[in-house]
Amino acid sequence: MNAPNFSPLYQQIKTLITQSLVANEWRPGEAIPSEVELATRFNVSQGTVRKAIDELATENILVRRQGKGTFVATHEAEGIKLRFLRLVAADGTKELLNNRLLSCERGKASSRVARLLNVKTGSVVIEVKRLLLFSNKPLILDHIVLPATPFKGVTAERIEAFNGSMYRMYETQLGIRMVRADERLTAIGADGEVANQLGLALGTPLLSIERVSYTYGDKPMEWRLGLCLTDNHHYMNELE
Amino acid sequence: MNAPNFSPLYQQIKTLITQSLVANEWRPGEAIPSEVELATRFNVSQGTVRKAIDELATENILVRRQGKGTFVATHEAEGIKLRFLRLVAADGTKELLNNRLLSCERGKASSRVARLLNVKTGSVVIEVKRLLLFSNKPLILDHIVLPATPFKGVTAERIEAFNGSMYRMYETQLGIRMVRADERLTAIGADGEVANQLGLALGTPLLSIERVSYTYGDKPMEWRLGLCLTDNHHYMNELE
DNA sequence: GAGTGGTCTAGACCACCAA
DNA sequence: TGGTGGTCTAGACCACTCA
Repeated sequence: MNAPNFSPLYQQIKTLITQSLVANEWRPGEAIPSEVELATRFNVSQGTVRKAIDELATENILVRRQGKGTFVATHEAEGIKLRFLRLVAADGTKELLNNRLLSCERGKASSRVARLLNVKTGSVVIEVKRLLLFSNKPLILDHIVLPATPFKGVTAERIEAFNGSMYRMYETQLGIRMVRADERLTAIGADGEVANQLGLALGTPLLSIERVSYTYGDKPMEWRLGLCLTDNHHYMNELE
Repeated sequence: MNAPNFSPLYQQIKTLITQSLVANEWRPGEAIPSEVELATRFNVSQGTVRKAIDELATENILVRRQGKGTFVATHEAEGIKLRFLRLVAADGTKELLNNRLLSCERGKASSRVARLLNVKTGSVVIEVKRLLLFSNKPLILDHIVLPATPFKGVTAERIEAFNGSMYRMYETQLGIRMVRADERLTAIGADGEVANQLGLALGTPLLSIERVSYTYGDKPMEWRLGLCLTDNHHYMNELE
């Protein structure tokens, strides 16, 4: 073994696998080598590789499929598509929302966004504004900010082509996969502009969801602010 | 082995351990038998017991401490006290809130609460109303509903004695431990009564948090509605 | 039937903790 | 020093998938 030392073997294996993911050695949706193959490659026993993969699987970074192999998780697959969406209808169902793009243009990072995305204040960003509709009625007003460099290819056309599924686009077009996100929720009253865009009275209570999404290695990549009407929907959370 | 069959051994072990927890064979905070002891008791290898305990530990039902043993998780311990509290100050810190009890009386279950608590509509419940204060200013208005039978001993005096830490009281006084909770969040405007109790203007946006808490075996035991001011606090959530 | 992940075992050694 | 959980191994067998 000539790998990073002084931590459990399976942790080192986990790090090595993560590095291969970062390097795009295996792309989202593809199978990674089998457990025995990785075991011989890293010169450890299968059980040790297994434990490393176990952890990556519970973190939703890899997906095991018995009899087939272990795959790089993706936002593409059915059933995982809405993994980060916690907003559900009153009856508990998650429905696909319609996407109406309002704008997609370059801008400069505000100090708050810059801090959260770990870039310099004022650096170039791509800003996307859109409306998500539920049965033709506005439900969410989204403001998305991306650092310009890694997201150079993001255009209105691309977003339309993916029907507003931003994470799927990041993955397939840019090879950037979001693995984790932090959300901060507050209740606010709709101001003039927001009330206008959502078609509401001034001061209507809205659920404000600020989200920072991270790719491998806890690198923040996307900032997002969603303002949601919660008359017929609610944010669902399970605590353990 | 004369235990439940047709599922992986470690799952059966997990079930057996859970049953012992339900039966209060080991109480919150106590150590359970060592892995080797359980292995001989159940006539399986230590690794199999280990895997069962692993899962119970990731579910926060048991807590491992190297060199000491495995313990029944508790809301008593420092650092775990606020496990279900997702409301943090703007700077990200969790602070203990002051508790002002408004009322504690018997009532009848509304149809919604009855459905969520899995009891009959109109059956006897205990209703607690309280105000949580942050630096002497009202922050949360709580309405808590408990089925009367298992929670017979809940009185205003008891609640005061535990300084408003309901889960600690359930555990130590009644042996009821909450292991999981579902929360539904919406944004609402303060109505007359709420505005009055929180000292706010009518229509002030509030974060509404409806929570159902479960004990072992997914049995719902507590319903709770919290109305929170989010001027200087927010609800923090981590998505994986 | 060959290859994959899933379970189970038995035993070794390490790291930590308490008396 | 003895007991606990934590890591690692090697090998067996099972369950599932696909050609």
